[in-house]
Amino acid sequence: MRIVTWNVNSLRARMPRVLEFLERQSPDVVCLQETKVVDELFPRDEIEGLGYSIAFHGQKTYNGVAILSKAPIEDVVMGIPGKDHHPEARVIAAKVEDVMLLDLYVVNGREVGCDKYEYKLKWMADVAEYVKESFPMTEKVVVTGDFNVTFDDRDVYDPAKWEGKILCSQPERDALAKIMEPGLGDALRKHTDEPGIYTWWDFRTRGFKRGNGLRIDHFLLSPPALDACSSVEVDLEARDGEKPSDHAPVICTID
DNA sequence: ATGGTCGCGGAGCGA
Repeated sequence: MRIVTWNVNSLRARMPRVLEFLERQSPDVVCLQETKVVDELFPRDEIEGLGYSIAFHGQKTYNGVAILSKAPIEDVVMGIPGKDHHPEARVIAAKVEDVMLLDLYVVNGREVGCDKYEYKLKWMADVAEYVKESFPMTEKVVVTGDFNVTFDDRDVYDPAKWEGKILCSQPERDALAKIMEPGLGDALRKHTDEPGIYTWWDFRTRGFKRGNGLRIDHFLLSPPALDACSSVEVDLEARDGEKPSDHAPVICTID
C-alpha cells in the first residue's frame, strides 16, 4: 500500500496539480491537509473519476483534512474525540484494509511564545492522548500529516538560523515525541540518516529554488507498520512548476 | 533584505 501525505494549501486552487499527481503516481491512499473547502464544495467528481473514495472534514477558508483511497474507507472519525473545544477541522481518522490512519494538520503556532504557539502545544498534547487511547501499537498504525515540527538539524536547511524558532523549538519537538511515545517511529529514518530531505519551502523567500526547506510532513508508524515499510520518498516534481503548494507530497510504502 | 508570496475573499489574516 502506497500512502501519501500532502498539505495542498487549498484543494480547489491545487486541483490541476493534485489530478496530475494522482494520475502520475496512482497512490492507494492520500491524506490531505489544508483543503480549505467546506464539504458541500469539495471537488469530488474529478477525484472519484480516478477511482478514489473520499472522506473529508472541511471548513470555510482555513484548515480542512481529507482521505482519498482506492480501497473502501471505514470507521471514519473527525476531530479529536472528547476534545470538542478544538473547533478547527484538523483531524480525520479512518481504517483502510488493515491500516489505521490518522491524518493531522498540526497547528502552525506562528511564533515561539505567542498565544498560537501555546495553543499548538496544548493541541499536540491532546493528540498525544488520542493516539495513546485509540491506536493500539499492535495494529498497523499510520499517523501522518503536516506536523509543523522538525525532528532535528537534519530536517533544517540552516539549523543555526532556525535554532529555537517556530517549527524547530524544543517544546514543539518534545510535543512530537510525546505523540510518538506509545511506540511510533519516524518512517523516513528507518531508511536514511541523510540531512537535507525537506517537505516544505517558504513561498516568500522562494525557498524551493534556493534549496531552503524544512522537513515537517511525517509518517509515524507503529512497529508492525514500520516493519512493513519499504520506502519513504518526497515527490519534488509536485513542488516544482506552475502553481505548486508550498509542501511536497511524501509517499510511504507499506508492503 | 526583519522583507518576501500565496490563498481566501474581497480587507486583512493565516501560513
